[in-house]
Amino acid sequence: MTSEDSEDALLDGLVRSAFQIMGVLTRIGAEHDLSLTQLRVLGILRDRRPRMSDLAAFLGLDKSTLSGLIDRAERRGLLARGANPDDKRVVDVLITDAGRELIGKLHQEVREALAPATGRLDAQQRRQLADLLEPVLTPPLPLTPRSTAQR
Amino acid sequence: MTSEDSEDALLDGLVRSAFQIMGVLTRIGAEHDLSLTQLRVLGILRDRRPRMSDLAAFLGLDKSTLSGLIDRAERRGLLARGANPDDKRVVDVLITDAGRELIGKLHQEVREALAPATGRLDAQQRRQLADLLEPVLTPPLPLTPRSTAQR
DNA sequence: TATTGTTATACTCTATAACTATA
DNA sequence: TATAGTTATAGAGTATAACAATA
Repeated sequence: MTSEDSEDALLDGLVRSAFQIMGVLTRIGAEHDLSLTQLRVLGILRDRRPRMSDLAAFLGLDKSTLSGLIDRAERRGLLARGANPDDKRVVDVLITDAGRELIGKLHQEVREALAPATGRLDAQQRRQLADLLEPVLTPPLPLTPRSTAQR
Repeated sequence: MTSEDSEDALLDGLVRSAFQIMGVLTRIGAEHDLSLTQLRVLGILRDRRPRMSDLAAFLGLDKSTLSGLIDRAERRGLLARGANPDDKRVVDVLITDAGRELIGKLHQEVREALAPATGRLDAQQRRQLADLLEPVLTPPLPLTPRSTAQR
């Protein structure tokens, strides 16, 4: 059945590309002593200030795991814990200037590392690929969920 | 510049889809006490019998890391170490029947878990997406490199 | 001497369980 | 009571360095 074939071919391509992308992110992160998860957290924090529990849920991690992760990154000055004015139990996570600078640099390195691969498509094909990917993607963590205030 | 824009949009989509796919693989692996890397190894071993060093290099892992990984999977009976007739230093890695059965089941689970996402495209779009992905992908480990004998 | 793989060691990532503080 | 987060603990994943066997 051609519908199943297309499903399998796509699955294979998505999985292979995922491992390829993860390999690049892991390597570049490691060159700066950042785990894949820490790299991801910094990327998320660029335009968000989530609470610990929301961030843990989005990452699919236990809250205790996130505590340690945030500890280590905070010790390095890449991010900080902040009080939440509405609920004293809550801890917000925010990026520091140093963290922002680092993730900006790494983003550029990732772009350069993947340029040979993405460059095998022309601009129109890249746009088409991005467009086809869009419906497949899970929505990201909402931007600055604090300002949407609904808790 | 529109060429840079398409590059950035594609990068974002690829990275997001990578995390999404990895999340699914990690979750389904964990439900069967398999790490992401072990899942990947079983997938690779389905139609290959690589030596330790080639497998480590392909995975981007140190050989010592792979030793431990293979140890744990071997203890569970999912794969085995085999002698290499051409070079007594070399250890080949091969999947067992139990490992093959397990990875087959997980493959099916992954397919089902991602069906809602990939199903948001019709068959033609899925084929198109897979085709556009192809040039971006790194070549996989060669099939049964032992039979291609060139060492 | 160089290569292949294993072992010893150490640190990070991860989850579970028990705990504290706040709601 | 329930929720948010931390800490203690333990296992897996990872790399580095030292090692044994083979080439």
